[in-house]
This record gives sequence, structure tokens and C-alpha cells, in this order.
Amino acid sequence: MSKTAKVSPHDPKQNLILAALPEEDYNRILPNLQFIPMPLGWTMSQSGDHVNFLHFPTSGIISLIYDLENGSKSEIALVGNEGMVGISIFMGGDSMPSSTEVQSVGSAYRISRKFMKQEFAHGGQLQHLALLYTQTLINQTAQTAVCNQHHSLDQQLCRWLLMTLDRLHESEVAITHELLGNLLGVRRESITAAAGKLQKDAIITYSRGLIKVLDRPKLELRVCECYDVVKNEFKRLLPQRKNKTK
Amino acid sequence: MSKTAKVSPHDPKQNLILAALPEEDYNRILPNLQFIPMPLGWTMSQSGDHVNFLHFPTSGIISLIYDLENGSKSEIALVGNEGMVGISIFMGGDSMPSSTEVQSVGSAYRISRKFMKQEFAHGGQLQHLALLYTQTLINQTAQTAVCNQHHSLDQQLCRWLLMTLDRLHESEVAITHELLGNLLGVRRESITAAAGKLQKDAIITYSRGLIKVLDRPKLELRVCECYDVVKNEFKRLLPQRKNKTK
DNA sequence: AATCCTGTGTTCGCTAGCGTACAGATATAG
DNA sequence: CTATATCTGTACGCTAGCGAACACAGGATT
Repeated sequence: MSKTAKVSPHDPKQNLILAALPEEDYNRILPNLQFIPMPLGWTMSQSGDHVNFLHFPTSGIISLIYDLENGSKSEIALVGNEGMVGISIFMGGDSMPSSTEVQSVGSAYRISRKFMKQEFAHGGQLQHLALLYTQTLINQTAQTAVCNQHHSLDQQLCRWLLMTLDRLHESEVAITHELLGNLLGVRRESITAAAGKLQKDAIITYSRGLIKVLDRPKLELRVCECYDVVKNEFKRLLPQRKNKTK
Repeated sequence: MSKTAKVSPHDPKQNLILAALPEEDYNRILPNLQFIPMPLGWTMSQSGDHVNFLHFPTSGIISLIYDLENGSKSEIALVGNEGMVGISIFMGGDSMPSSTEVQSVGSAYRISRKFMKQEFAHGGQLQHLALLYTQTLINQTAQTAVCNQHHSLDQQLCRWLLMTLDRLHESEVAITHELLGNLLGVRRESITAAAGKLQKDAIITYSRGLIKVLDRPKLELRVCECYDVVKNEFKRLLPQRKNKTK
């Protein structure tokens, strides 16, 4: 976050998808946007829930999570102000087997399911961006699948931290080992061990639910390729176009 | 599948997406379909390749695979005659980081990228089905991610066999332990061990690249929930509508 | 027949992460 | 300022899957 002002979460264009819309589309959508705060821990939807809104975060982080019968979970993707939550609305399924939880406080603008379906049917730029973003989500999920299988928890932790930092725009992450374990699908103790190594090497410090990243470059040295793959594919599909607001 | 005849791979309606189209849409698309055999081992596309055709398999199986820098791989989804290959065409990205390989001989009908884009833009039933199918793919990928992390190889092998059987419509699967290891992201020896258990319990037999499933019900008893989750979500999103061919 | 290649069987030591258990440490509430 | 709940540290034995190495078996080749 930079010096001061101007970065209000109340500006819809803090969301990169909205920001990338041509003025015409943006202006049509604007009156249908509803501002909504996203408190920490809010379960926006659970597996199978009929989804009624498409959310465009302006700040904060949402985790997409798959739950198993035995209570284990795994995060399959992260969404911040670069994306949207609720793709099943335009994909047609109306619900998904994943649950969505607010990982880091923030806020969003949302539009109703009905309006989004209309907009999508028009086939304009919002449709295009929504589908491209969905493709990046698929990629994120798929890369998570391979990463889970082939990379060490140490590496996965670095990946998670970097992905989170990218969406937070600050170097402090509020999360306990316990919750992080849930997201990465491992025990709390395993996180303690992995985080301990990073702390010992002065890459992070943490205490009681607050992780501070001291040395991001070193994180990038330790992370597995998955971080870059996801990031690069995102850049390829959704390059940051400045919208020409006069 | 019934007694005899009539199940020619040369009938485009062997593909369930095509079969689910209303006559009107189907007839418009028909002249643009090109039949193409899919030989065993054919790499239809590699990571990053610009995709020129959307394939609708009428038989056979295609694996979607993610590769890592160190040479490890993992299959992230299976596609048979229930689906399509090449979604990046209508999702807008034109390519994906996954490669696609023919796992089991078969054939497909394909349409050109250009024609598909046109069709998709019309916003008709093909658009709708394509997006729904994409949602099932996302689900398959996400479930693979959790499964990789939380379930034993034994269970994953059962899952793979069942998913394959569902697409083959027969009880013999031609694949070596080595290749199976690649798909499931483990060593050949680990497959030998897992398959050995199934063979000992008379659930399968195998030799030199040919696995015969003897007792499917027992496979279903051993498999993890992931198999059903994916299957049920598929049914929910794409229930088998008989198209009203007079 | 002898040879080769591909596919499978098996072993050995190794490591990551699990499950369990318990102890210390630091907020927050009363 | 004490009590309590929440976090983190650490230890122990256990298992799944790894990596490497080698033996054997069955088709194919000649």
C-alpha cells in the first residue's frame, strides 16, 4: 500500500476485472454494483449452496476450499482483487462443490445473479474477462493438484505466502498455524515445523496468528515453480490493461 | 450400451455433448464436423500450444496432464465421449499449460477454432453445454487436488480404474504400470505394489500392459469418495437428456 | 535357438508427514 | 492480577511412498 489516500476499497476499480472493462460496459454495470464488506472468517458459500451473487473483491482474500468426508480440507485456489467469486453463476451450474471463506478481511462489490446472466448473455467484454479469469482459476487449481503431490510442504508454504502477499499488498499475514494447516491440508504441527525453518533463517517472524514477512526475495528463492507458473499464466491471460479513464 | 450394432464411432451422437444438442443446433454444426481417429499415445497438444480444434470424442480416453520441471507429471482430468478437449478455444486463452494425450485409442469429431468461436458467440445451447462441461472439468481437477493430498495410492488407483472403465465401456484397460505411475504421479514400483494388492484379492488381473477388471463392485468398495463426488456433480450438471430425434 | 527388450517382482534404507500427547507461552476476560 | 483459552514448541513411534538397484519373465527378433 502506498503513501496515502486514493486507494479506497470503495472504488470499484480497485477490482482489476471491473477496472479492465471499457467505460461503456462499466457504466452500465456500475448502478448494479452493491458494496459489501467481507469480514474475516465469513463463509460466503458452502459446498452445493445456490449462489446468488457474483462478488468482485476490492481488497481482502477469499479461499476456495474443498472438504472431504473425514473433515480434511484443502484450499484449491485463492482469490483477491484480481478476480471474482461465484463463477458458477455464469458457468451455468449455479453452485459448486467448493466452499468459499474469507481468509483476510476486505470488501467487495457484487452484482446479482440475474443481472450477471443478462450481462453475460450480451457477450460483451465482461463475458470475455469472466471466462479468461475462469481459465486462470482452472490453472491455479490444476497447479495446486500437482504441487500437492510433488512438492514439499516447505515449498508449498512459500507459495502460499507469496500468493497471499501478492493479494494483500502488505507484508503481514494474519493467520494461525492451525488454519494454515487446514488450507494446505496438513497438520498444525507440520506448519509449525515448516514456518520454524523460515523463521530460523530470518525470512519470516510470527507469533500468535501474525506472520510477518521479512525477506520476500528469499521466499522466492525457496518456492517451487508452481508460483511462477500460475502468476505467468495469469499475466498472459489477463495482462493489466489500464482502462482509458480520461 | 446395447447388444449389437448401431454403436459406430462414426455417429457424432456417440459424443454426449453433441447428442444433447437440439436438432436445430446439431444440424447447423454437423457439416462442420470432421471425423478424426485418435491413435494410442497421440499427444494432441502440449503445454502452451495454440489449440486449433475443439474435439468431441466418440470413443477412447484423453488425459489432461500437467508436467513439472523435474519431469514429474500428474493427470488432472480424464475426458471421454462425455466431454470435449480444447476448452481454451472458447474460454479465450487459446492455449493451456496442460498437455493432452490419448490414453486409449478412439476417435473424435472436431470443429475448427473459428467455427467454435462463432457458435459460442451465438450464445445457444452449445455455449451452455460447453460451459457446464467446463464446470465439471474444474470439479474433476479440484477433486484430484484434494485426493492427491489425502488419499492413499490404493484408493487413487481404484478411482482411476473406475473412471477409465466408465469411459471405455469394457473391462480391459491397456496400460503399463510405468505409464499409470506417470498419470498418478508416483513411481512404477508403487503402482506394482498397489495393483498387486488388487490382484491378490481377485479384483483385477494384469500382465504386460493389460489390466482386466474382474470385480467392479469390489473396486467401488475400496475407492475414495472422490469418484462419486465427481460422478454426481457431472450428473447434476449434465443429466443425460435424450435428444428428441424422431 | 539364442538374444533382446519391455514389463513386472522385490529388496533396502531413507524421509516427509501423520497421530498423539503434553508442556510452555501469551492474550484476553473477569 | 489471576484465570482461562488460544497459540506454539517439541517429542515419539509409525507408515506411505521415494530412489536406486537388481533379478526374472515373457514376447518379439533374428
